[in-house]
Amino acid sequence: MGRAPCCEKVGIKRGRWTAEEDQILSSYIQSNGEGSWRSLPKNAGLKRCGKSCRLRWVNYLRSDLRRGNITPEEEELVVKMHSTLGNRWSLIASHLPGRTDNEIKNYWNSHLSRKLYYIRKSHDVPAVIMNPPPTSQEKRRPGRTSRSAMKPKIDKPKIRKTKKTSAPPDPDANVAVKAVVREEALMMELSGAEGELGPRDDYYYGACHEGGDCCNTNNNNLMSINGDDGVLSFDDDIIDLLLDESGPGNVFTSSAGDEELSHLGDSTITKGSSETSNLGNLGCLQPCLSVESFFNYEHQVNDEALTDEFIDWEYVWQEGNKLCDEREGSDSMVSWLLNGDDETTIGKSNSENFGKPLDHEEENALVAWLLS
DNA sequence: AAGAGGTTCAACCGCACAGAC
DNA sequence: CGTCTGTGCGGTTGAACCTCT
Repeated sequence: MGRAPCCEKVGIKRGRWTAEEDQILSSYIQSNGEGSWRSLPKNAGLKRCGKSCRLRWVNYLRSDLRRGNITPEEEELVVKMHSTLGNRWSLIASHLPGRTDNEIKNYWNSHLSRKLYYIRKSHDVPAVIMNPPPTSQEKRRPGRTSRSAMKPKIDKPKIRKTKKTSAPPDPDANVAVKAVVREEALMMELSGAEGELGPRDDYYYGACHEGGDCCNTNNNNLMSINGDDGVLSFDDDIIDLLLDESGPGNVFTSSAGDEELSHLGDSTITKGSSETSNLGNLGCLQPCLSVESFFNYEHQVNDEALTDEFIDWEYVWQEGNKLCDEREGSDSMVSWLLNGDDETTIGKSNSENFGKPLDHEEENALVAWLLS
């Protein structure tokens, strides 16, 4: 038994809103306030579904909306927040004044995920985005993209996520999460998870460390820091990718600390040295250098595709260093973030919190931390 | 200039949650 | 406690628009 539809389908207008409808809706809400969406269309004299009215108001008609392009600062924040919150668009949007969840979601899907595709492509990682857009250098493939072609390629069962616990990202959806795997790698290391997980090879290199093909055979070996919600997930082919660049001994020196490190991709970061850096202990350093290596590679291989007019990857890298620096505080947000993980991945001392989604206060604290 | 192919974004859909009853 | 209703969220769709040949 499915639940009753939110409104009568017959006699309901769909599709684009007209200026007249907008005017009616705006006037009604201005005089009656928001809410009671179900009865609103009838009361306002609109032949629209209540949900449609709400959506139109929230995403378009509200006076506090900020129109125009996403700014680099906003994009940076989206990337940053997505790395820890996952596809929690409404939560992310709530911290971007004047932006809607729909807008952020669209922006992520149309802009940011593509950039990640290029990153993967530049490293010859098996593609996870179907029908990636061609680069300007590539010839277009013949054949118009049909609507049906835009439907999911895999007939996977639809797994609904529970509120505040996003489903484990499917290979496609997880692309977005991979964008910020560098921060996740840092957090993972900061959590001291290696000790609980056993040798790094077991969870970093995984089964597909050597061949690469096996990345395709098991897309389920994602590791989630935040329980089952798909947030802070690890995708092992990205992890492989990171670590392939940073094998044993592939340690950089950093005599000047963050300042030098900020020169991402230039020669101030020296690979191949066994010296430790002044950033902290090696446990902190290793994932950092993995991340760093990844980005060096990225910049070398595909500069034209990664000119990244918006994402400030250098900033992300710097943030990673900050996380390293913050390791000293064992009660830091980072360790707190990890409280919700699965028993197999995180220290037993936190086991009472395993799998627990963040509550509203925790989310706000996390956001505050991200914004700090 | 025309048309095919690609991209963007507004809108829709279905589900989950919370609260009322 | 179970059911119903209202609401919000995330995923998906498709028309409009843009770009390229």
